[in-house]
Amino acid sequence: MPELPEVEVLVRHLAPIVRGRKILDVQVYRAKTVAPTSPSEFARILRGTRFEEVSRRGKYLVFGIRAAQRSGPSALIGHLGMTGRMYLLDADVALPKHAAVVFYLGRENFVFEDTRYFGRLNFDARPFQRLGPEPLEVEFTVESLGQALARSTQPVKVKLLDQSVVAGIGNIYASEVLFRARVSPCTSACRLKADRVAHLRKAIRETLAEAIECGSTVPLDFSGYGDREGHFYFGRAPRAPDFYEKRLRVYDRAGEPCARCGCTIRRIILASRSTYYCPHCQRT
DNA sequence: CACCATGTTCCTTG
DNA sequence: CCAAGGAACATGGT
Repeated sequence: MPELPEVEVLVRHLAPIVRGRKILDVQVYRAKTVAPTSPSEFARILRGTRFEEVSRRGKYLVFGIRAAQRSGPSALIGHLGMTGRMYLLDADVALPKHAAVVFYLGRENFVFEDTRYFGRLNFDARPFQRLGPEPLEVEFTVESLGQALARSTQPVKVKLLDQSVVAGIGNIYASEVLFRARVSPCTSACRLKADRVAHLRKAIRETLAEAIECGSTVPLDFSGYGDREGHFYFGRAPRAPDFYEKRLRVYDRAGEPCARCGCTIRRIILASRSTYYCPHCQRT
């Protein structure tokens, strides 16, 4: 569940149901998930604390925690990797096969499930140092984006995936943003002129805001025990409402007609990641 | 068996 | 020091 819109929707979902809850016990099933803290230390630090506010930075989740008294970390930091999920589960329901960390809250468990174990849940805030601006905040200006892009000859799509340029865009929304901006994913970052950078910034903000809006207006099943229709980030589901179908315009649509011009959507590889675009609408 | 998958970090090379 | 490219991490779907 990895890009900024999905994380934002998850944060909004979790905040009201987790805030104020006391962690009675902690079980770490994957030591690597909580590294560099050891599982025993991780549990010792969190046992007896309460969750406070939940927020987000880029694709990272930030859980404020209030210890009983002693000093210690004030926040638990989570990253979903490629397949991470977080949700409350009734205590009498069996844990999923790939539960990485489970917090016992009483009648419910707070579960971090992660099939591929690329995700993290620890106290390590160092990754924040390398993050660029939040795309939906005022700090994300045409100037900051232009300066970041001007230093590279790489394809602009590759730079959108660089979290130090702007935080939160992943492989799906990189293609979606460029389609909206009508910019070719292959365009060298430093060759984009000021007006195109401004257009790109606008497309980034609109694409992400729209995705958050979409995820916020749909009943979601974060536990993943329902079918794919409950997970808006999968983009397309057979019997989903129309806006599910229309949400992703080019991602995973190779061979399909472009919604704007009818030209066939292409798939290419950039920096060893699949990239989708309309060769007619995105010529430069 | 082959290839693909929402991400980040580390290592090498220039 | 930096930029760029690729492997590694790990599991499952097709």
